[in-house]
Amino acid sequence: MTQRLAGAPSSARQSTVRTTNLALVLRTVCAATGPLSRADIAGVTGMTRATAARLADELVAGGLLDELEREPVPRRGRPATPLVPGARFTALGLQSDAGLLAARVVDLRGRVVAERVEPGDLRGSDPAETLAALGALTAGVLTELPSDSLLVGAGLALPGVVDAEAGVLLRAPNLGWSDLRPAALLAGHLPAGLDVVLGNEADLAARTVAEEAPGRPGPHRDFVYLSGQIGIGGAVVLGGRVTGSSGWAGEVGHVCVDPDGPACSCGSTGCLELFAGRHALLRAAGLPLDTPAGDLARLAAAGEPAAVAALDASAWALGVALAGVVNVVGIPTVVLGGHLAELADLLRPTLEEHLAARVLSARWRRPRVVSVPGPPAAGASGAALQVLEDVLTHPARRIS
Amino acid sequence: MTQRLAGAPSSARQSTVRTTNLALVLRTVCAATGPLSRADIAGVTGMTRATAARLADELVAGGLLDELEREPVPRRGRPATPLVPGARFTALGLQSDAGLLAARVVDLRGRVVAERVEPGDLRGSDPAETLAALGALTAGVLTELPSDSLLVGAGLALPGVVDAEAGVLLRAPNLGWSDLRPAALLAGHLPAGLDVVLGNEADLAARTVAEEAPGRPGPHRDFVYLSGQIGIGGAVVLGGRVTGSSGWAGEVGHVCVDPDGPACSCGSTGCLELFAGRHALLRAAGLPLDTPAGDLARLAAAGEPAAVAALDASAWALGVALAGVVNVVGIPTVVLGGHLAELADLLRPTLEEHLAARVLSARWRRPRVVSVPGPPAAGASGAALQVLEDVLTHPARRIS
DNA sequence: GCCTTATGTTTCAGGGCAGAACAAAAGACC
DNA sequence: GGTCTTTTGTTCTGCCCTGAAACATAAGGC
Repeated sequence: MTQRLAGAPSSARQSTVRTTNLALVLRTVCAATGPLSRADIAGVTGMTRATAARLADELVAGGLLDELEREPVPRRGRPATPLVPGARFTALGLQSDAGLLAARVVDLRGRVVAERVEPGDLRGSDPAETLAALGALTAGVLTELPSDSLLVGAGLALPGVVDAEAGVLLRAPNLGWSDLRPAALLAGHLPAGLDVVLGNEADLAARTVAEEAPGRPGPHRDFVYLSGQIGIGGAVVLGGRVTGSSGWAGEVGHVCVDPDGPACSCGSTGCLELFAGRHALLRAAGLPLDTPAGDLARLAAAGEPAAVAALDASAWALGVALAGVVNVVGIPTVVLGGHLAELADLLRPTLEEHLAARVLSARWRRPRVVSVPGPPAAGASGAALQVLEDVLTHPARRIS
Repeated sequence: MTQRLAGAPSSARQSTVRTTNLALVLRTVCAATGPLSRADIAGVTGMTRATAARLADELVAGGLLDELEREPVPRRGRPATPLVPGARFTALGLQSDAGLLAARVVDLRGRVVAERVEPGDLRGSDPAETLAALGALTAGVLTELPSDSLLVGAGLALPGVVDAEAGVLLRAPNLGWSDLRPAALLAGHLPAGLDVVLGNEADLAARTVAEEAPGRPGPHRDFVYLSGQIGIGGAVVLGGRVTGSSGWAGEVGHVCVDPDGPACSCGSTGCLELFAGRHALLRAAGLPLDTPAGDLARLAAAGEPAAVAALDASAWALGVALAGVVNVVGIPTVVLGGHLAELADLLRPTLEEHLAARVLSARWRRPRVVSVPGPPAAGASGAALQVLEDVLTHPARRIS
């Protein structure tokens, strides 16, 4: 007797076709930079106009797509009805970082509906207290939502190792938190029934680069992302998707750059973070630890020797660590985020030089270092995008 | 006017359902460790017996499944007809390594139908000459095939950076080859119309660990694979699939272990290969470069100081490099292949200790080092598996 | 005012699966 | 040995969803 396995892929039936095509229509509209007509959808997906129109009608009825007013176009033929992603569907993105708390609501069109970001030094803070403050922030944000908004879920970006499936934050070195369940601590402060999924801050920030709005690809599809906060997190994005064992991956900050180097709080030696983390950089430059990255950039650009030396040391360390990553995953594009984005122009020449020397395939695909402006608290946006992903993948579930 | 994009996902139709379910039935039979009846397939996939039987009939008619003789079972009810993957469908796996040439034909059941492996020192050899020899080897293997065999394609495993899409070997340091099109050099020696796809040797060897037969998952689904040849290649396997930019990835051998270390031929310094590559190991142990790995293992096990020191140094270097990889991809299982597999028992204690110290999430998911026996020239088997993958994914194309 | 053009809608046929009934092939039990 | 039970495999009918084509709609061009 053979048992049906839990995770086994199940067979396709007629309804699967409808489900798949509903998702395809929705994703097509979301991926477009402007409104699409029913006929456009048919053209892009290869469906007949009849099919595309019927599916679009269902999505409109369910609020997953919105019909805009017809705009007069100087063209023959019946004017098209523009379709855009439904504005009612929204998700809450939260971030609790060493330097800030953020709550942001994003809709299916990728617009920020409401947000609050509160800077503050949260290193060594009490998790219950901090998450209560985040809950209060959230409560404020939620009052700003239009009454017809449909909040589909919430995501929380955390700077550390996360077991996303179990909902446990295992270790966030720079917050000083470990082994706790943030959803439980937030629960009392959020609307009942609102699920909170966890994610690594760098993973989620990388998502905002790969996806500039829900379902809409960003400028880069394959890249190594580096999130410079107090620590350094990272993510590998392949084909627009963050890869790696979700929540456990991306600890680029603890890649060893110099095995004979100084001891790191993680237990290893010579970690990248000790050379290119924000505090390490500022300490090497002889600046106060709360100096903004922009100030360091200006000093280095002006030729201040300690600042220049600090940036050189960090570019060297980034070169060693990133060359290893690029050699292993084979993706020559590096995207810098966080404080490293602000230093990107100064780091790039030295960093690209180190990468060219250490990456085996550099002669054929030269490693490039780019920076993406990104919103403050990108992790919060990424968390919202992650939650909305479920709507894009399973629109049929949202239709009565 | 919106254009239909080339790579855009197309819409599902009725025939998609059939195509999908055909693939599901075939994959279900391939994934099973023993024969399945039509009723078993229905049970596993969730289809009705009627549907499962009809699809299975089509696959049997197309030769993708074989019906075995009914075996008497001591059980009530009508006896089942056992179904197994079709033996007619085969693929050719080739490997040209610094130490051997191999040609192997594998069928859909995962059995080796015919093979020839020829050791030899091919460092610095002439590509045309060597590939001609591989062609001759292949011709011999192909004569051993049953006359009803259907060879669906060929794959070639190469120890270096490969552009699989373009069919170009960019650089194979240990062969001394670069910038050539192996398929063109092989073409005259293979049956006309047989396509040859390229792949990185470590990627393909890793596939044999992830997939013990076409479509049948191996013992590990998520792991970092290390292929110890003269150089060291690697692959990251996630959910049973080799990830990374195909052919460009997996150069673990050139991850920097000591930036102040010796210069590597790749242009970098302190690469892992300089500590744990086969030649580096033997040189450090004071042994001839053609000493088998097993001899080194015996010497070290017997306590010979130079051998012990060489293994310690390589375990240290592997620890530094692999800790970086594990920190980035978040997969705590390391599988050793090639000469490293033979040394695995000696390397494991030290290596696991280094990993535990340097991997951030080690406290929650302790890194494990395992070895898998694997066939000689695993790359050839992996290449064949890769080619057969297409049959599993698109069985409908093989049915008239 | 009529033709052209493009969008959106209606109608009908066909492919493929689910469900149920049926046929087949064996063991269990008296 | 005959009948019941059990399991496998097959046949038949209805339903769902898409494709194709005809039709309706709403504009501009001449």
